Amino acid sequence: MATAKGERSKDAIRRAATHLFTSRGYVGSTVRDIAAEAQVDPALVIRHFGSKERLFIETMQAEAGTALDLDGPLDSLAERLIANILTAEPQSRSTFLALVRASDTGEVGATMRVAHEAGFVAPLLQHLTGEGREVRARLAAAMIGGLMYSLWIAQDDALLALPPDEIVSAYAPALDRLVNPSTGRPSAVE
Amino acid sequence: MATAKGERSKDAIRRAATHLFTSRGYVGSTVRDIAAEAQVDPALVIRHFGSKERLFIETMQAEAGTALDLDGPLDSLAERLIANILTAEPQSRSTFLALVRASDTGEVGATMRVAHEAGFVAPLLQHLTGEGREVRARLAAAMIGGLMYSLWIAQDDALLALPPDEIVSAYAPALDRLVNPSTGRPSAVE
DNA sequence: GTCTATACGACGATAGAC
DNA sequence: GTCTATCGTCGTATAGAC
Repeated sequence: MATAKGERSKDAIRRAATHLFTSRGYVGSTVRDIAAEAQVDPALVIRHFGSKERLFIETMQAEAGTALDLDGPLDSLAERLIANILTAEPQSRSTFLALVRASDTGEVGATMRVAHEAGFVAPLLQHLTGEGREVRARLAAAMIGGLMYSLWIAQDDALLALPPDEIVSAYAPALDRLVNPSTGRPSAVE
Repeated sequence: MATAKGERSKDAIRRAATHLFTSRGYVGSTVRDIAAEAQVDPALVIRHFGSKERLFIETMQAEAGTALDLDGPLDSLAERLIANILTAEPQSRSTFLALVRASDTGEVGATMRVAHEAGFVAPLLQHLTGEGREVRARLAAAMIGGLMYSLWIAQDDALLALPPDEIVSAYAPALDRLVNPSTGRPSAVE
């Protein structure tokens, strides 16, 4: 284990960076704070990761790695998709927020775009069929993005106070028009 | 005109701040840059506006002041709402982006929440009727937010390359389920 | 090969002279 | 009302100790 010590420092930095970036955001977390929490010299952070931005991208990519699992009946896909957001882990929420807010910093925007494509658009594209499935998948991803925007960025208090079921039953019929456009009313989601 | 010179400086700072904040964002615009463009001393910027953050909030509030005008037949409200986003002024787009990205800085988040409520939720609440109109208005605002998110933040290239008409005709039926939930299919928007 | 010490330029903000 | 000087902190680079 020639690099055991170095790797241990790197891991400690990664852990501290993940914690601080998700809880205080990119601008709110300083290299010195991260180094202090990892019990390491501030210069080591730059030495190991090149820059604060690269450390941010590396840790956020690791956090945003898991794509949606949409397997199951197409009839209830809209409901499951919405429930996924409403019951999302605080960590996923914080990662999304940190990426969005830093998306005008260097290459962070490109990273976020890839995460959106791989995490939302691609899984939807894989399940949707029929006419205009590509546009419908991308607009369905937009609807999910809109839910995250309203709940997590705009923090619509009236929506946040609602039981998840009510949001699902109100939003799913609209989303279902993109997921199952050919199904006549009444459909499975209402 | 005792304060003529001071007001002229303040206006010049406001103009420069609006230009820089919308084109380079909050973190990307320095007090020194703003002062240089306004041809005043950097210390004057803080002296007149208290802090960079307060200058940001004041200028962004002025830019985000105009709410949506949704007057017209309810049948085509969804279409007009979407078209509003697709043909939005670059200035509106940049203001939205700057506010979202700085929404974890001090009181900016609260400012953005008020702008969302006044600019999107309130106009929708005013026009929607029927059962669950409050929740439906807020979720319709979420759908609009999702469109802005996908086009402007995630920058979905496939959507951006599409003619506006195609996005309207694909997204409007879904949005219409929140705006006109009781209308049977086929409706005016398809 | 790891790490520490130190330093540099730019940042937001302040105090006080004019 | 305006400017000069300066403060503490930021991200980052490098020289050199272990």
